[in-house]
Formats: sequence, C-alpha cells, structure tokens
Amino acid sequence: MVAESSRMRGAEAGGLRADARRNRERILVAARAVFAEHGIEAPMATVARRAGVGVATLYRRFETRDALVRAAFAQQMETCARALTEALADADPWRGFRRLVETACALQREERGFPAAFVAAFPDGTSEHAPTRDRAERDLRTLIRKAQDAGALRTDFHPSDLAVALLAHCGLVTALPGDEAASRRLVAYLLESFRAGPSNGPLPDPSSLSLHHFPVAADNVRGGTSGRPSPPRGARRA
Amino acid sequence: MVAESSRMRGAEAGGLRADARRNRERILVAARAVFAEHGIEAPMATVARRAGVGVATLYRRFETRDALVRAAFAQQMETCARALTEALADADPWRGFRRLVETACALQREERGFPAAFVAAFPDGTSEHAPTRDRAERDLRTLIRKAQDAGALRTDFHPSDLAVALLAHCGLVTALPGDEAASRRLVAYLLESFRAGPSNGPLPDPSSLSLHHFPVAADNVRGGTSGRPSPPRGARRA
DNA sequence: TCGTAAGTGGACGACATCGTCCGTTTGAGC
DNA sequence: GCTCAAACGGACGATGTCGTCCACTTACGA
Repeated sequence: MVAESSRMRGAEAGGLRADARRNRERILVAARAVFAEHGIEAPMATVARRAGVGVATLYRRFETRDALVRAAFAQQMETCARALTEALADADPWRGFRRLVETACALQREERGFPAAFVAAFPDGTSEHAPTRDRAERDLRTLIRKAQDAGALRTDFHPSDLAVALLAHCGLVTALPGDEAASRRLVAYLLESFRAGPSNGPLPDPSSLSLHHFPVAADNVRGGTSGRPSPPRGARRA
Repeated sequence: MVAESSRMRGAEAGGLRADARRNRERILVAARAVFAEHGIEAPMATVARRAGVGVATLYRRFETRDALVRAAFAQQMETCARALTEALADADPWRGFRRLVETACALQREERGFPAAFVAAFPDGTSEHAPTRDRAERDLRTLIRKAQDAGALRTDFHPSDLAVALLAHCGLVTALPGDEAASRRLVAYLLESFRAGPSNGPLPDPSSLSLHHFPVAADNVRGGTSGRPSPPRGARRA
C-alpha cells in the first residue's frame, strides 16, 4: 500500500539499494556477453565471475537461469516489439512485413545468444496468456491480413508460417554463427516464396559454406577407432 | 597378414568375437533409441544400460560419443547417399532435386536425433578430405547444374544454398520435434523459392503452431521473481 | 575337455555445476 | 558517528557425468 509501485517499471529494480541496483546491471551486461560467447547454457558461476559478483548475488537477483536469460534479452525483445509497431504503421504493408522479418532475423543473427533465448520462448504449447503477447499476436495477424489484401503476400500464407520461418532462421544462425551471408540468403529466399506479386529483386551474395559435409555415408565412420579422442570434457569452458 | 580383411566391410565389426559383434549391434540400436529420446547429449551410461552392456564395453567399441553418433546414424547417411544417386539418375532433374531435398528433410524430421548428428557433421570449416564426400559434393553440383540447364532451378541458385536450406530445416525440426506440418510447409516454401519455372503446386496444410510467443517484450520478465523455479537440475534424465 | 586371450561390467576417482547457508561488509537513515 | 537491515561473496554438500581400471567370465581353437 506504500508508494512502491509508483512508477510502472515492474518489480525489476524498484526498491533496491544503490549497490544492489548497480550489481544487477553488471550482471545483465555480463550475462549477455557470456551467453553470446558460450551459449545460454553457460555456468551461472561464469556470469557471476564476469560481473565481479558472487554466485549468491546472482541467484538473489535471478532465481533461475531462465529468468536471467529473459531479463538479459528484454531489450532485444523490445526491439522486436517496436519493429512490429512500425511495420503496422507502414503505408506499404509488404514493406512493413518484409522489414519486420528482416529486423527479427537481423537480431537473431547479430545478437549471439538471442537465438537460443528466442527458441526458449517457444516452449511447445505453453500458452500462459500475457497481455503484451496477445496484443503482439493480434497485430501480426492484422499485418498479414493487410499485406494479403494489398496483393503482396500470398493468400495461402498462414500466420504460423511466420513462426516457422523465424524458427528455421534461428536454427540456421545457431548452426552457423557468423555466416551473415547464409542468413541473408535464407531470408531473401523465404521472402521470395511469401511474395504474391513480382519478385523482391536480386538475391544477396551466397554463403561461402561448403556442402562438403552433406550427410552422405561418412568415410570416417569406423567401429571403435575414430580420429582423435575428444578432449577432456569441460576443458574449453571459461 | 592373416585372412582378416578378406571381405571389404571396413574395420567395423571385422574380427570381433561373436558376442562382441552382437553387443556392438545392441549398442547401436540402443544409441538410436536414446539419442532420439534425449538428444545426442544423453549420458553414455544411459545408452549402455539400454543396450544391456556395461559402460566399459561401450567405450571399448566407440572411443568417443562422436564416433558412436556417427556409427548410429550411418544408415540414415546412406539413405541420403542413395537419394542423391537416384536424383542424378532421374530423367527430370527438377523432380530429382525436389525428391532429394524432400528425402533429406524427411529423414531429419522422422529420425529424431539425426538432425543433431546432421549439424554435428558441419563443424564449420573442418574439411578433412574424404573420397565419399568429395564425390557427393561433385554429384550435387552436377545435379544443380542439370536442373538449372533444364530451366527448372533458378540460375542464381548456389550450391551452398542447399546446405543453408538443410541446416535451416534442421533447426526447425529440432525446435519443433513432431510438428510434421511445419516441416513440410517450410520445405514447400523453400522449393517454391528455388523454382525457376511454374509453381510446384499448392502448399501443404499449415502448422497449428501459435505465434503467441513472438519475442516481443515478455510480460513475465521480472527481476528476481519469475514463475516457478526450475526443477532440480538433472531430474528428467533417464 | 581345457587354456587363454578377448570380452565384460561395475566400482571408482576426477571433475563440473548447482543452489544454499552463513559470517562479513556496507549503504542509508537518524 | 551509529545502527541495522540489506546486500554481499565464497565455501560447501549434493548431484550427475566422464572414462579408466581391474577382477571375473566366456568364446573358440587345439
């Protein structure tokens, strides 16, 4: 009942002491860096060390790894939200749609660690209703409808196709971190196949990825004598 | 110098004693089952238990997890190789190309665990030359060229695009195991965008995937008080 | 039938991570 | 300054996995 939730800023850093608030920020910065470098499975202790705080402090601020991941990438998620708003406001619905896809994919590509956070946001069917997300879903459907009505998006495009495309792209950048060409190329192909009207124009340059590893019977499959033995388990962790 | 490598069957199960050979088979069967259920990161001990052998036996046959993974999915890889041969032999190069993509994606979709093995086969640039793979790569290029010459595959299609597409699909089925509709839908879109001539026909039914989780600012991001705490770490492993 | 080398399985030591407990430090109000 | 609740950090017990070691078992040739 006290003046505690005066500014609607969530329960995030509300009544924290100055040092605590400072540490919270340092943890978030460290988390993004560590997750980018080692994936969101990186040991919590690594994040803590990077932030210059103890593990206890980390756990006090973020009860679970999941909470930390979500908080760390909240900013990226807001970028997505903004992109959606802008897409809806665009006079050309196809341009809006295209930019939305490109923005979301660029985030997945550039913010390493975000892709993993992204899929973590798709825990199969868990549909706990949340106003912001409900709203986003409605906006997406509206955008799609508008682009279809404008004759730019194929009429058999289904809203779930957007999720499919984003998850596929997510998988690609996870498998090939750093291969920007591959990412752009996939996005271009997808947008091309979603397009109802004329082509979107020429494709970006192809990736330099070799398909030398097409999963054809591997020559190096030997019963019990593969190449070098793998290094001692947790050797390359920070 | 003895009659040991008489039948060219690799060093796989060559001079093993009868019981050892039997156990090797049981391990491979168990590995496929366990990898499908828990991913290729599943504890080696789980595989051993499932196979009804000791860990030591497992390690004696397969020095590393990697060797086990490769051996376990060798059959699937051979299916890919066969599909490639058939594609090349097809009188209609586009049909061959399409079937190859569909076969590879169907394998990724149906054989859970294979996708992970698949990406494991793309360790960024490690191009240890292996005759079977070199051959496969050459065949793929030939197939692509033929389909382009027939006017069915867009001329700016680059061989690496095939790898990009397969990796993206791989990521999708990994994120959404069991969602066959999503997989088919993505494949249809990709083939549509690769096509130079007329459309491939109507798309398959869309996935029932909700986009309720589009990564828009998450309502449930709270500083240190997310929902339920995650379960004790390794609780759901076999 | 018997000897032996190949095969086997489980115990074990090493290691990594998790998340809590608790004694110490520090910010902020008086 | 002084007090004290809030915040801190590191040690610690629990848990889980890895891969090896070694004493026991078994297939198979003589």
